[in-house]
Amino acid sequence: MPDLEPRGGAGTGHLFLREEQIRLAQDLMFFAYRDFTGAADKILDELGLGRAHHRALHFIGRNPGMTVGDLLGLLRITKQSLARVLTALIEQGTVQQLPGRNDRRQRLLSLTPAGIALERRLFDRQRAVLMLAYRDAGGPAVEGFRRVMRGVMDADARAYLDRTEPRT
Amino acid sequence: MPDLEPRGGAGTGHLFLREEQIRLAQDLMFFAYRDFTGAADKILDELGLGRAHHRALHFIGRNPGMTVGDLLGLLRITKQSLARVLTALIEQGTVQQLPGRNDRRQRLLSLTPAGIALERRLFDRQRAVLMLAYRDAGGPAVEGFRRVMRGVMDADARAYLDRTEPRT
DNA sequence: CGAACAATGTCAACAAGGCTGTCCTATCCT
DNA sequence: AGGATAGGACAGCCTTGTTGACATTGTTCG
Repeated sequence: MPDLEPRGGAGTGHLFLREEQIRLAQDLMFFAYRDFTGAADKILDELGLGRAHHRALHFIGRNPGMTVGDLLGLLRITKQSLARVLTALIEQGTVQQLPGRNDRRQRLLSLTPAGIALERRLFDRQRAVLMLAYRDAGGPAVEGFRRVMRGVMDADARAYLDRTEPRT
Repeated sequence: MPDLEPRGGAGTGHLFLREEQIRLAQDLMFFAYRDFTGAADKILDELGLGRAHHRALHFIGRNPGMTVGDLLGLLRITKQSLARVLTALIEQGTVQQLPGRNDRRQRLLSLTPAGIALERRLFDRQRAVLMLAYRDAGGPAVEGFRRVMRGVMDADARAYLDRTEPRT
């Protein structure tokens, strides 16, 4: 165990507490992300899909009509990585592309009815996990959760949320 | 269920607000995890390591003397996946194995001084990100964050935290 | 109009990090 | 002695990320 120095003083005794807090946060991020994303795995496996497909379905469902470029920017992966995933989803009939009206080079992405249904099944699994956590933690905790997570994200991601979320 | 709608307008359905909250949480998980783990990438890249190595360093650093089996159980990956990572770290001189005292079949894992130094560099990057988020969100928010994240994790992970964390 | 640029797609090849399954050794325990 | 356990090792596979080069179509601007 490393040094523990609870010297009181202006503002702390908190050097140790802070470090421990951060290390705890590392653990929390790892486990919570693992189990949250894992909640949908069973359904994905049955369909031969992976988490990459789920992420695409999620963002397309949330931003119908978005361009491929927008999606690339959100996921921060390369065109080729996305192409594989997108091709699979389109062939499977869960995602569709429509030419842009203003700019016909664009292929605007949206979920088909089948895609909406699938995304909802996946969503429901994650919702079940989160509802329990929210219920146990309580409303104020949820707001705190939201604030901290927002703060961890980079500025672009925060801007995206501000653009997308209906008033938070 | 507790009141999850901080600003429910008259006539807005709870159903919608709840759903929106969950979808927001999906976004938060994705972006926050991406940027939190990404904070250490630059250092890892320079050393030819990946996030898998970072995770191993983190858990070994936090639980010196742990067995290989313990680590496998925490990471929930297979022996072979871990072996690749562990071999690299041992060859690199950041992790060492010592035979168990009671059970000499075990190889107890710990960080070498070089490993401690490396882990600290990685930790500092993530700390920088998190400190800003904590500062902006405030103390009560941090507590809420902790509670929600704990609730999302599965029971085993919570039990691990209870065993490991000093007191929260 | 034509050139430059932009949005997207595609091909080939590669790497990281998961996975499976099998087999081996050393050690422990009954 | 014999079975169970901790760990290592080999072989091979899959997903999902990467790079780089190039093609197609559509837009924009001089």
